[in-house]
Amino acid sequence: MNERKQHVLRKAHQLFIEKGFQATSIQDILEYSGISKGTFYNYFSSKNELLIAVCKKSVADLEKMRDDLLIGQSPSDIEVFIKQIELQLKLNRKNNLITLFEELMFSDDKDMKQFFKKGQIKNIRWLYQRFIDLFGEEKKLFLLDCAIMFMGTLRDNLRYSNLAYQSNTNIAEVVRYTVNRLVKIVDEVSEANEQLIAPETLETWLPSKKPGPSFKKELHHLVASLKNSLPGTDQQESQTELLSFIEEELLDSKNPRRFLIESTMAALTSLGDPIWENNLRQLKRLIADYFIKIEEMKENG
Amino acid sequence: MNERKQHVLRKAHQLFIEKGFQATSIQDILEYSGISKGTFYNYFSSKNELLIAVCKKSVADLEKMRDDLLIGQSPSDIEVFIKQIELQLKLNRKNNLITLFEELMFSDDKDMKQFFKKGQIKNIRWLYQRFIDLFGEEKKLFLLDCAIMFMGTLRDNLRYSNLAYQSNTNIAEVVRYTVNRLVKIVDEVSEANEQLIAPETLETWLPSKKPGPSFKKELHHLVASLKNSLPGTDQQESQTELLSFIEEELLDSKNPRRFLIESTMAALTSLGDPIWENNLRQLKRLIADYFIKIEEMKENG
DNA sequence: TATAATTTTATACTCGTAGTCCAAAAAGAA
DNA sequence: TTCTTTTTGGACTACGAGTATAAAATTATA
Repeated sequence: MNERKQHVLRKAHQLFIEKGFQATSIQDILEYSGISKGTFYNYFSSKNELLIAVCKKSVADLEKMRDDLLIGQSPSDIEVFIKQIELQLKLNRKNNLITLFEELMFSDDKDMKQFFKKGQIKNIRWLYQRFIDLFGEEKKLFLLDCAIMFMGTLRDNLRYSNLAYQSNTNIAEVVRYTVNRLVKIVDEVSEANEQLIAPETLETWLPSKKPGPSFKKELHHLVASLKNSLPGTDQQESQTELLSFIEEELLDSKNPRRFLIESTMAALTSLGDPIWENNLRQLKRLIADYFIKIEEMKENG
Repeated sequence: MNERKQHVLRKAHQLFIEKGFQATSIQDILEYSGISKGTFYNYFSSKNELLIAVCKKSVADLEKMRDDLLIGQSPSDIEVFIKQIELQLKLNRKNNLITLFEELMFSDDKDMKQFFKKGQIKNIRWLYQRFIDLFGEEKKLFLLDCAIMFMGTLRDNLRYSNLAYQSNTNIAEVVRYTVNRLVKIVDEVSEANEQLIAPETLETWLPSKKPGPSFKKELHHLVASLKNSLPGTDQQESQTELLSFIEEELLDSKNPRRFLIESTMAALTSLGDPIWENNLRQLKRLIADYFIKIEEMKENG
């Protein structure tokens, strides 16, 4: 995204924070960011799209900062989790994200609603996965419910604390209180063995970026062919290992490390055998396709 | 409100349910309800005001039905509470109240926002008072927090159940699940002795409809005068009792029963004494004013 | 540097909707 | 009947989103 467009984005965001989305007219944005109408519609196809862009940017920043807090920390440390939540709330407040998001939710625009929904669900999924870190795989069955309830209570606790204490609301206190409830609820609900929504549902809400069965099949087939076409040389073992590693990294890792896979591919030597060469080319193409798809998904959803 | 105006209200509500508020134009409403523009603006000063009227009506109906469920039942019976919640959710769904309310929340219109806020808080207060019925005065300190959290979890549990199970969501199941969490949380939170927002805050959010100190003073003064001007007859005692009853009912009861007070007033006989008569007239006026004020408050807020 | 391609500007224009105004018609009441 | 109130319907205003476009400015290229 070019610098000028980003400048417009920032200026518009400022206006949205000050006046709200609806109350900000295109004209306001043009004047405030010093561009012409033509340019505006060159950058964004509509006012709604601009709002989505603003939200996307804020969310991306927020997710990055929040995930950075985990670096070098134990994922099961609840204090780290609390820090992450506090950060989110503070950024939300700063960027008026909540209000903007809510304007997304209740417009007639399909795209906006869609985007909002996806954002919510991504948030829930993040909570769910963090809860697995915090409370253990064995509680898994109940953790989607807990994520949903945590979200709801946190939002309302914060909202009404704001109402009660105005701008003096102590975010840390609200988070602490809500997290205290959470840990009890997690125990209680798994004790009672009650489930409302099965965690697998997440998959249907937000199809995973993991490759589908056809990808798995093709990958496995290619790797097997390559292994078979290896000559009985001393290279055989190392090449087999490399191939196995690539397959594993692609299938079993949550976020396959691209640089690793590509350097591993480079280590697969040329053998002169046409079958080997052909399979190798196909494997390369398959992997490239895979990463293209991943990138697309990241951008669109 | 005249019949024709109500007809417009109903028709508009139907359109709002079908297409949403924003997407329904004034023109749509005019055609669908068969009135002219002039008449419309004669009834409602704006589209927003119409929406508020629609919501007000729905909320009033809902509150009435919900409170009727308590008649002849024990307020501490949690099954009755569950029935009340289920009823609310079903009516919400039928009338698309949630969506309409949310359109209220995120408009630029001050009045709409105000109305929405008040509705939310009234709901929380109702929950809070029901929780006192259910869990006892001794838990009071924590019950506002619990009301807020209950609201949040219920809303989100329902929302995501709808997402997961489409239209097949079993409202009863969601309510049961959420109430089960509630009773545990109430115990847990009072055990831990943690409070986020003090229940007194409710008073500042939604000033009570109880009469102010000046009303109390005037009432007490009039009653005392009346008692004093009573002649020493055998009627004296019963008349004094009647007067005391009226004063108590007005001051100490949460919702003074109008019919009771009025029939009691009627039982206060005419004595011929001008001071007595004068005071009696003033008392009548005071009581009438009181009920007028109550009615006004019910309508406006 | 000259020329071609592109991006940007400024402005006029369309379109749709909320809300106002008002004179004439219709309906009700005296 | 006559006076009053309500209703009608259409013209009109205001405003904001989005389109169209020709001219100007900028950037790339030969």
